[in-house]
Amino acid sequence: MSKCEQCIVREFSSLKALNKDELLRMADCKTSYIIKKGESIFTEGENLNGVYCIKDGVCKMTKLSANGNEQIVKLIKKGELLGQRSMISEEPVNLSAVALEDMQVCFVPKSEIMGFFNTNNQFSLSMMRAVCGDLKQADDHLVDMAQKPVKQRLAETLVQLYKDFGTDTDNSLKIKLSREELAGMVGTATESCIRLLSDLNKQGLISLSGKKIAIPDVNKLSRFAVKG
Amino acid sequence: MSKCEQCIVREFSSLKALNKDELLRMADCKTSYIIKKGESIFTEGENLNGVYCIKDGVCKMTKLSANGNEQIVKLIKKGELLGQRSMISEEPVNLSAVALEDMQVCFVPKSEIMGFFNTNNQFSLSMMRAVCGDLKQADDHLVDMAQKPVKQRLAETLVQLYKDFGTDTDNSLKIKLSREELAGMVGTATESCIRLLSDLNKQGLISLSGKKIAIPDVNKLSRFAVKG
DNA sequence: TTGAATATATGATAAATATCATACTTTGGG
DNA sequence: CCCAAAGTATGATATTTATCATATATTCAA
Repeated sequence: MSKCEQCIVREFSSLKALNKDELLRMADCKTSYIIKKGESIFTEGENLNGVYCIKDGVCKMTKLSANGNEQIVKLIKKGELLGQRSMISEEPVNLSAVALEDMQVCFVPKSEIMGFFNTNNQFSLSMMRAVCGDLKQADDHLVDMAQKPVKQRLAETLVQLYKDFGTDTDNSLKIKLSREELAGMVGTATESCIRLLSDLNKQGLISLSGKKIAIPDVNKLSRFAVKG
Repeated sequence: MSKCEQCIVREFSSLKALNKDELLRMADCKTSYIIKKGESIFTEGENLNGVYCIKDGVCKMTKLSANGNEQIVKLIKKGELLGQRSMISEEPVNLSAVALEDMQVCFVPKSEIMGFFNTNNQFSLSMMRAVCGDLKQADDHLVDMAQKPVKQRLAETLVQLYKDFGTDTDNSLKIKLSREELAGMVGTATESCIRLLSDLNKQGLISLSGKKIAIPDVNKLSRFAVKG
């Protein structure tokens, strides 16, 4: 059983507010899992009773729409927590989580986390701030979805992927998504997504080679995302 | 200076978790305002330093998109709090609030609320739950925006207005929105909104008389909103 | 009360996006 | 290594949605 003290999740999540004692208690009751690429961590409607700490890898948070399309609401990467919303609300999760790469995660039961809420105000405030940050992001994202044409949403998504995940040595986006998944993030048909990628390529805003996507000038792409 | 103990906001918001002593302290430092229909409570980018309690009336929470369109993200009505997200995040508000009717609101400074966080765990948990509820709503809303065609989004919006605000004696939606505002909620052009209302009318899913909108069978309209 | 301003409605048309068809490319398992 | 399956690409077309034009209705202030 590894300790939680050095875990990367402490660097980036509310868990940074926990003290040594609390970390030891958490280490004691956590369960570690390996999730293979493509496997599901949990599914929309499921009851969770705890949170997942993402030690390594990336997953997509998705929701199936009535027409059978999978909308990717956001990506969660190492260092982040998963399932807080559901745990705090005491409701089933409203999104599914599926690994985009092999992942290492730890599950921490609700009882433990809720205990920290009562004894560590800094922790509960930090968690509250995290949820508030998610809410701001969601509202802003919603306005983009409602108001921006697909091509600008695609550009915006690419900029975000660049900022969140960076690039490989060959200058292409590090995060590997299929065209279908990218379309799922943008909220469009796969063919439309492919076509518009091709457009952006012709405009010189991105550069495609195979399924790799490189962004020669993020600021330029970002300006396009805002003003078209 | 009126007391907070009997205020309707206590019935519907996290403030229900405050005890008599805390309420007295709050009554002491709050400021009451009357906001006329059409007036702004705060504007995107502004710093708030507190929350507003909505004693009466309804306001729209909007965000201006890059193309100059006003997206209405949600409506807030009496009994609810306004500005929690911004206060907790210690960031400027990301949405503007504009009164749709004459309103009565109270402003409670941040220092007071944050103080309650430290002394009343039930209160902070309740506030956290409220934000989590908003987050779930926002994510679900986002998926609708990305995946549903305009006509279904319009139907969904009408169902929501029916459920949240009910009907007048003549069976029409109690909340009064212009076609332009309705279009702003749905995320479409005003003319498209008008046309699709007319369509829904012809299909018998709603009934229009002047600018009044009645819903003869909510379940039917709701089914249409889901499956088209 | 009246008329200008604003809101609502609808037609014509253009633009954006989805869908269907098909070809090409890459990938991974045998 | 090969080939079937999956993913990517692109054309043709249909559908959805926005835009522009104009007509009608409503509102509100002088």
